[in-house]
Amino acid sequence: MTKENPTLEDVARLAGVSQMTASRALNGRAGVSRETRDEVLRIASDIGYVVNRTAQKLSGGRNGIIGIITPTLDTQFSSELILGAGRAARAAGCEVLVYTMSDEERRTHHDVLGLVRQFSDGVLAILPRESLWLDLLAKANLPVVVIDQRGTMNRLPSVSVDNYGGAQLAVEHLIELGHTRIAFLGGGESIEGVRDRQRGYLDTLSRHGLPHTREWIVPGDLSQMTAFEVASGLLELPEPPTAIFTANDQSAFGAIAAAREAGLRVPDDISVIGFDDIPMAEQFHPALTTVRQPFQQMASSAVNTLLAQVAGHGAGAQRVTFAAELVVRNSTGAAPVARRRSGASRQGRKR
Amino acid sequence: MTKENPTLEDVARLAGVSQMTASRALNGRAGVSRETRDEVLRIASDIGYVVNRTAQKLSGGRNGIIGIITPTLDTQFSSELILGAGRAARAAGCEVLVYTMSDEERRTHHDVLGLVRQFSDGVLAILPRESLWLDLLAKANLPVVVIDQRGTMNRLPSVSVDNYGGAQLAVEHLIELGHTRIAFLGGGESIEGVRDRQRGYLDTLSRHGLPHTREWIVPGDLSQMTAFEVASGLLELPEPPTAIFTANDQSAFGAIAAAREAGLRVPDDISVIGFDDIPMAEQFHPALTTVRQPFQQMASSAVNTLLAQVAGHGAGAQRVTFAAELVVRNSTGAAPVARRRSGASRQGRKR
DNA sequence: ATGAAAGCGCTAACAT
DNA sequence: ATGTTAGCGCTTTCAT
Repeated sequence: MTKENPTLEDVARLAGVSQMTASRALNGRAGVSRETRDEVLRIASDIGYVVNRTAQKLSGGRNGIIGIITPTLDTQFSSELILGAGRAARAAGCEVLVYTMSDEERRTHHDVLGLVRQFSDGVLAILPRESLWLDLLAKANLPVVVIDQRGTMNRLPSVSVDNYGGAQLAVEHLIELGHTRIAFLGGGESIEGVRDRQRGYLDTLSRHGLPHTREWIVPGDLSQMTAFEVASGLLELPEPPTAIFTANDQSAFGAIAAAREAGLRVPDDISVIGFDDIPMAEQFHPALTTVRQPFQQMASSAVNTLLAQVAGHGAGAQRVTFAAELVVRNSTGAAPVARRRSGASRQGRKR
Repeated sequence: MTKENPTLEDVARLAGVSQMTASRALNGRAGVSRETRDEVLRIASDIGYVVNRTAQKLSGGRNGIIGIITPTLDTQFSSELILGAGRAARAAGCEVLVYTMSDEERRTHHDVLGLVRQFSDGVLAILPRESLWLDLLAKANLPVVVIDQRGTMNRLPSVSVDNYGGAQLAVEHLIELGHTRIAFLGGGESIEGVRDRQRGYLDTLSRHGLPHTREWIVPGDLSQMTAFEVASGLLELPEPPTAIFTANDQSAFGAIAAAREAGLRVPDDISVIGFDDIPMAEQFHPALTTVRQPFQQMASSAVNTLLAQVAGHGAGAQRVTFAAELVVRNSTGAAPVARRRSGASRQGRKR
C-alpha cells in the first residue's frame, strides 16, 4: 500500500473546484453551495483524504489539536483524565496528543512549551501535584487549562474536584455507620487539594462534636507502602480508631493491608475509606468504599473550556469545581459494637 | 510575554548568514565552518529559538518526533514503556508524542494512522493485547516497531520479553523453595505472550518430574477481581497447591487476597509469584515476588530500532526478545512442612 | 459562491 | 563553505 496520502489539491481537482472551495467545504465554513459541499465531502471520503494538521497549523490557523502535558503517566489519576479528554475532544472534532516528561528529566521546559504550541491549539495540563509547569504555563501566552488537585493559587483557568466536600462526605458516611473514633491518613502538606481533604475531615468531626486527637492524624505520602507503615502505627495505639479515612485510594490499600496484618477484619473490625475511586478500587478485595472524582466530567469540562478559549470565548481565569461522590462498597461497615452508638442499627445502606 | 517565537529566519539574520547555513548549523550537518556554526548556535540559544517541527516535517524531511500509539494508558505496562521510550528518544535528540484511543471508540483507525504520520517520523505501537492496530500498521508503510506481549505472528519489527523463560524462572524459584504442588493462574488464551507463560510453567514442571493436574491450571483474565475468584476455588480443592504462579501481577494481588480470605498466610502457608513487576508489586503487602519485564531496556531498544528504520538502516522485521528477571520479595517462601493447611499448627511466624 | 495569490517555517536540490 | 530557489499542504487575504 504505497499510496501517497491524498492532499487537498487532489480533492479539489477531482471535485473540479478550487482548493479554497474544497477547504471551505471540508471545514464546514460558509460560502459553499449545498451541492458543491456534498460533492467535495463525498470525494474526500472516497479517496480517504485526511487533512494534514501540521500544514493546517503552519498556515497560521488552528489545527484542532489539543496538547496534553503531564509529568505523571503512571497514576490512574492521569490515565483516567487523558482518556476522558480524548473522548471529549474527539466528540468536538478535535484530536489529542500527549506530551509527557518526568519532572526529574532536566529538559528545559521552555523548549517543551515551544514544541507543544507548534502542534496544538492549546494545552491541557494535568498536574497531580505541585509542578514547575505552572509558572511557565502562566506566562506562555497560549490557551491553557489546568486539571489539578490544587487550590486557587494560580490564575490559570482550571478544573478540579471539591476535595473539601468529598472529605466531608467520607467522614459523614463513617459517622452514620456509628464510628466515632475516626483517623485520617494524610498525603503530605505539599498538595493543596490534599490539605483540603484534611480540612474537610477536621471540620466535619468538629461539626458532629467528635474528638480528633493529634494521634489519629497521621502523615502519608499517597503511596501504598507508606500508608501500610503509618497505618500499622495507628493500630497499635492504646486507643486505636475504628475507621480510617485516607487521603487517596492507594493509601487505603496500604491501610487495609496493615489492618489485616494486625489481625483485624475489614470492615468488621475496622472501616477504611479512600479518595479518588481509581479503577483498582472496585477490583480490590474488599472492594473499596471511596470518594469518587468525576474524571470524565472533569476532563470534558476542561476540554470545553480550552476549546472556548481557543475560539476566543475565553472566560478568563475561571475555576470549575466538581462535586465528589460517595461510592459505598465493602471496606466500610458499622462500627464494632464494643463502643457502639445509636446509628449502629442502620447499616444496610448501599450506594 | 507576547514575544512571538523566533524563527530560523531570525537566527539567520542575526547571525548574518543564510537560512540554509543556519539550518545546517543547527542540525549539525556538514558544510558549515566551525566558527559559523558556533555563532549560529549561540544566537539561537540566546533568542530562545526552538525549531518548528511541523514546518520541518512539512518541508518533506523528518522532524525527530516519534509517535506512540497505545490503546491502553491505564496499565502500568504502558506507562512504564512510554516513560522509557521518552527517555530514550530524548537521549537521541528526539521527542515523543503519544496518541491514545481506547479500542472501543469507533474512530476509523485509518484516519489515526494518517494523523500520526503527519507529525512523526515513525511509530512505536504499545499493544499489551491483541489489537486491531496490527494489521493497519503492517500495511501503513511507515516505520513502526511494536512492543507487545505477543509472539511472532506479525511481520513487524517488535520487541518483547522472553515470556517462556520468565515463567521458567518463576517456577524454578518455587521448586527451589521446596514446592511441589504448584498452580498456574492464567490470563486467557488470546494473548500469545501469556500462553508462553503457561507453556513455560508446564514444561518446567515436567522437566522436574512434578505433577501438573488440570485442576491446578485455572483460567483468569489478568484482572485482580477474576483472580480473586478463581484463586478462591483453587484453595478449596481437596488437594490445594502450596504455591501459585499467576500470569501477571494484578492476578497475583487477587490470589493473595483470596488466600487471606481463606485464612492462609502469605508466604507461610502459600506462596504467590506474579509476572511483570509493575511498580505496585513492590508497594504491595507483602511485597510481591515476581518476574520483571525490563521495561526501560525494551523501550530503549524499540526506540533505537525505530530510529534506525527511519534513518533507512531498517534491519527488516526483526524481533528482539529480552530476558526476564526474577525479583524475589516477600510473597514467596519455603513450602509448608505439613500437608495440612489448618493453619492452627503453625502460628505466628511471619516473614 | 468561488477563485487566485501569497506565505506559514522549514529543508531538499541545485547553485556558487 | 555558503547562498538561492522551490516547494511541502494548507489557510489567509483579497479578488471576482
